[in-house]
Amino acid sequence: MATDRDSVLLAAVGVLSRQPTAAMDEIARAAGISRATLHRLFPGRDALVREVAGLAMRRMAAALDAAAIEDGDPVEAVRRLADAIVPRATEAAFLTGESRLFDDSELWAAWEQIDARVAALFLRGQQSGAFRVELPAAWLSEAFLDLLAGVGWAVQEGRLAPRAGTSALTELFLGGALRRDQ
Amino acid sequence: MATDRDSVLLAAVGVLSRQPTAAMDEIARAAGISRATLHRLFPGRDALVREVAGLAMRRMAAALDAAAIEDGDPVEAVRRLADAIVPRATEAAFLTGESRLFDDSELWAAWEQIDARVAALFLRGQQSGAFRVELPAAWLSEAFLDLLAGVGWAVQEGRLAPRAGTSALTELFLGGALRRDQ
DNA sequence: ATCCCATGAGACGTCCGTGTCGCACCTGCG
DNA sequence: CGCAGGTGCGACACGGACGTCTCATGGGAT
Repeated sequence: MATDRDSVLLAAVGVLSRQPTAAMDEIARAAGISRATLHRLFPGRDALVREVAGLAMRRMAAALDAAAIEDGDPVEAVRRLADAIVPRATEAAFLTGESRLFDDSELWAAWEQIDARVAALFLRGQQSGAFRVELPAAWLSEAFLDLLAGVGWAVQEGRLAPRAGTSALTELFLGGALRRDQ
Repeated sequence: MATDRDSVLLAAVGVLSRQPTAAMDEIARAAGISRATLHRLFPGRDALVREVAGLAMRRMAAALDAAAIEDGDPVEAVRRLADAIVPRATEAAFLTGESRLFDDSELWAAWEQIDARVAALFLRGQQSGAFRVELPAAWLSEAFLDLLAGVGWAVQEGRLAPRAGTSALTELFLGGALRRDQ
């Protein structure tokens, strides 16, 4: 069943987000299967990594959908987005570390679409007056996704409690490091 | 003279920050020397990468020194830090992408010291009431360095103008995405 | 002009990861 | 009980990158 492939892909995300150069051997062990079976499921390493990337993109896009980032108050939309996407921080860390994947035009387009949707949210917020206009929406989007990847790394290395990820991302990104009431 | 080694190391930072798996061949070409000379200068790939990391750490630490982050008003210290360290964003991007280097205890300690100094700055700012206390100083430090790496990537890919890096980092990190005056 | 020496070019062996195959096992089913 | 399908294990060949070596070249110093 397809669950097999997906569970292998999820295990691979975990390994590859930490070690982008991990060998098929390590990925197979992390997935609890043998190297032979891994090759039976996927034609080769490239195909595996590209499928991992595809799944990661779909899961991130699904988080954008679930958060309905195109609707309602932009600030609330960002909060919903953070809630929905922090559980996908590992995927973001993987994609950030596997930047050479973006030679593939299909994957590049998928990433571009995610980035564009997030940027559109920030642009909408700038037009509504909620977000600062000094910072380009494209940079806000990139910074948000970079911080998301940072959350993924920090959680994996145990430097950040998983439950703390959402507030760490939301509070820093929206409010910054400065106290506002002084 | 030592300048040779350093100029090669700087060229290597540029390549490896984009392509952490770049071959000796590509690094040599980027440095304008042959693969043979590259091997004459450095015992091997591991040694080269570790020296690149060492130089990157020293340059980042020098930026902390130059900004005198241990002195004066914490907010001003962060602004000085951003000014001084954005020119080292490529190094930060390299170190972020080469996380497996941190198995080496010496490099790990050097990174830990940089991280600790930045975290101490934020802790100092929290104690003085300038920075928000809801966000752990360790996370502020990590997020700051993640955003710095993000600036490095964005500049290299041409998505962010080099001169815009400092304000992009400072404004987002200190003030967040929200407008403060409404 | 001569010598020295660093460099570039190319060839070579080695290692590691990949991809494929054959075989044994085991589990579920008829 | 026998069988079929899936899985693990080990062996193999292949390829690419690494590391080393030799040799020719060219620029600089004496």
